[in-house]
Amino acid sequence: MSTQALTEQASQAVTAWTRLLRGHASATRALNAKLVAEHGLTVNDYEALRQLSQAEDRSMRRVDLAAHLFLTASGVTRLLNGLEAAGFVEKGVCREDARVTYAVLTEAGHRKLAEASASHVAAIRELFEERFSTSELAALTDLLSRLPRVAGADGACPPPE
Amino acid sequence: MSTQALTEQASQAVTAWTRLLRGHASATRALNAKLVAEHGLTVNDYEALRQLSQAEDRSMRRVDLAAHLFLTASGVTRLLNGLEAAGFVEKGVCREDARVTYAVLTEAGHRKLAEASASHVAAIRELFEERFSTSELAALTDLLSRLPRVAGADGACPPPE
DNA sequence: TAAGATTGACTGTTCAATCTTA
DNA sequence: TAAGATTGAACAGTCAATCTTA
Repeated sequence: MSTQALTEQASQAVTAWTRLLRGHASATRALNAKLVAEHGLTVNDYEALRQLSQAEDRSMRRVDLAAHLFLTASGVTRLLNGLEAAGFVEKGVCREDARVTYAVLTEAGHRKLAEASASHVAAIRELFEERFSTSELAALTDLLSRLPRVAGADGACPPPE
Repeated sequence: MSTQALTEQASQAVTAWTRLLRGHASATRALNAKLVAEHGLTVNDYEALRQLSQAEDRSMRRVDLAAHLFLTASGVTRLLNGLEAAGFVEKGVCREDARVTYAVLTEAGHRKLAEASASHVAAIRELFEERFSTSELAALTDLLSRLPRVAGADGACPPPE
């Protein structure tokens, strides 16, 4: 590969990165504003509820939830503080390891997620389907999936609470 | 299109969106930590310097810089407060419209950007080229570029300062 | 020693209000 | 009236320190 090609490749990586920054910023700004206005949830609140709703027993170890959301341990404590105060999430204990605390989606949390999903999913679809065909969506998803993911399996532990 | 296909398309859009969230979070976390540790600049500091360095006269109206970075007016004031305190950016006045303030890259700011770019660009290349071929980088860039961009032309005004 | 969770102090950012100029 | 910039109050998240349990 020539020096010229190397330079092009370098600026290509930088261009991809800045597009990722801008694309994330614009999409997050738009989707978050609507979600907060209509349902009082931030995008991260919503993602936390969604992760929990898809997990077994609708619960996850707090440390695993942090990893999935790319938050620090303290970040997840503070995010969950808000969701617990609203009654959407509860704490659960782990009978095998007293260090572990679970985040458990409540019935109210599940209802809130369903309620918010109607308009939030519509907003996501509008934003993405307006710009991408079905095959392009698949390509975009595939490419983005190659960026670093959560490491390691989630800690197992018998049903909490 | 069948209901099933519609559902698939819907979840495809949602999947693309969550991958964008995760991909951004993981890449930003890694690149930001390194940039802060090595050069004392956040990713947004760096992007502000880079935008200014590429602008005509190495200067932009603050309001245009805000739009490019997807920050609010107050967000950009505070970001620039830090860069001004460090001597990397200066204020410039607009002789035709006294409401407008420019952000002007200083020589020190230009040197700082060049200095930080060496390792930062290398880190970006490492992260992206490890995962994507040249054509995949181009495809990713193209797809991300379709998400909402900055609106309107940047305000012109004779050279500031 | 280390893992998980929380807390206090701090940073970065937003929103609402204000000021100046157009 | 509106555009651009700044400021005070508030919020979301980080980091470093601490506590409990393994």
